[in-house]
Amino acid sequence: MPKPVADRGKAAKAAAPVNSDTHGPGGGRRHFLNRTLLVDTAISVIEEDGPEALTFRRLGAELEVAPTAVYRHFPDKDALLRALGDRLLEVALEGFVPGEDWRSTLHAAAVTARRAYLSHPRVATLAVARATTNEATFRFADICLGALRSTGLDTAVAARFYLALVDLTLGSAALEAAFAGQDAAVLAEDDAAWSGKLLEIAAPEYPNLVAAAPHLRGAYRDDHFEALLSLLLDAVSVHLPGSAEY
Amino acid sequence: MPKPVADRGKAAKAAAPVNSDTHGPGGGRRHFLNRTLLVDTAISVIEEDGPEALTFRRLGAELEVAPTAVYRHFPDKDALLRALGDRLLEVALEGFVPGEDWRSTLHAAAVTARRAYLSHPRVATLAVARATTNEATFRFADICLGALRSTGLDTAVAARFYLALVDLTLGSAALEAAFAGQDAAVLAEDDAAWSGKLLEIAAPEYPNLVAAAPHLRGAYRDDHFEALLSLLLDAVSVHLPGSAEY
DNA sequence: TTTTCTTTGTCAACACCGTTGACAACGTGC
DNA sequence: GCACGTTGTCAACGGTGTTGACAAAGAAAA
Repeated sequence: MPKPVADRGKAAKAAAPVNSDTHGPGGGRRHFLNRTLLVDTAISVIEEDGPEALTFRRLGAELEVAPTAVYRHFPDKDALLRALGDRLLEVALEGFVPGEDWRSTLHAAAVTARRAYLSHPRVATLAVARATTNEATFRFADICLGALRSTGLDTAVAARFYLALVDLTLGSAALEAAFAGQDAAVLAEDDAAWSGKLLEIAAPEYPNLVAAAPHLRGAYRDDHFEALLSLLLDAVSVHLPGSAEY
Repeated sequence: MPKPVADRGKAAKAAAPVNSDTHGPGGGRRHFLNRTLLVDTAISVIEEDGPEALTFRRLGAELEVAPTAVYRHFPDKDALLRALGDRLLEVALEGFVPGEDWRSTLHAAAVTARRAYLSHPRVATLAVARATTNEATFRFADICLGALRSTGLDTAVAARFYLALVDLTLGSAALEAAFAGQDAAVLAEDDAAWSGKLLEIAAPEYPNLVAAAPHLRGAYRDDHFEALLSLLLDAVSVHLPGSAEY
């Protein structure tokens, strides 16, 4: 389970000013905070109480630290948010090893990235909205491009397929995360609205929707992501130097 | 050009209290605001100055109205945001007519939806993060599902393909919108970072990335969306009742 | 050791945000 | 004429990101 760290000072007493006595005399008050600790704490806050709960004051309370201490490690909140997205990919790629052939490598990379985002849907929703220029993204790109080029594929074509793969993977993950990241109450209400009988009454002018409604709600999203991914990988096969062009 | 309306009171004097004299004696002060006017103004604000510029105070100033007047039409800001996303699809589908066969209909629907989101990238970035249960979504779904079912395809299979189509279209649009919605300054900086020579120095451990970098930046995203879409539509063809299964 | 400097956390304050509740003006129906 | 609901106004509240001056802990230099 990905449950990040962030254990120190879990139950902070609201925003009570830090009593200098409570922090051990020889204790490591100095150099206590760092980027990863802040990021992991932020992630756990979002996952617990939603994106709107992530504030500097909350973050400070969680770590028993003055809210503004965060500014020593991130210039502003946007930078913190971007770091969250980066971290998601980072932990996902931590134990990643390429497969034996290009196809299994690409498949594993896509599935890994997808899982990374879906494991923290509410963080992902925030993160996808910002472009990333970070180490993890570079590594991910290099792995995928390497697999594609190892087939003898022209670099330009490989680049095109890589972009398609990213679109497919991150795009569908973003959509699904947005959906999964909602409050349970909203989710249940939504489910009721789409569940057939109700829809039939509410929107009789959409017969096809009404007919297909039951199939839309119970669908296993993972399955049809796999299907789309296979489609793309098949398309790569066809373009391989060895095979007929079309 | 999609430039929405919102012309009344363009140059608002900061947040100066509304002088009751400035509003024509017989003028239509009452019943002046309405949902669509607010939504269109909100969209133009976001497109001009970014999502963070959309505040009730700004919205009020733009329309020469007290900020809290908005609350007479939307219960809270989240509702306003959701309305923005709905409106995007709504205007896109306004003039939409299905094509002659199922394939051209699906193609047109996907391209139309994509264009709708990309025409207002910064709004789309906000909107995709909220689930939509609105009229426009229903209509879009019904059109696509109708086209799929008209081929004789089983309803369950049609539903699967529809979900795949949505994933592909909205997902890639969301990603691209997130990218396009950034400040020009950030965009230029990003471009520099990925432009090959710089990358080569910064990240020598990623040879495949360095080799492919030039092809990644200049890529026409529309083109490879079309390619992905064709892939999906081809897959639909294969599953048609008339053709051999595999 | 003493002195100086940089780093890192603290604190009070700022402007702005979404939101609320009481109030006023208008148009409608009795 | 008069009550009434609708719609816009205004002042105020608590919470937010952010700033700048300050203090303490170590590192570096004397």
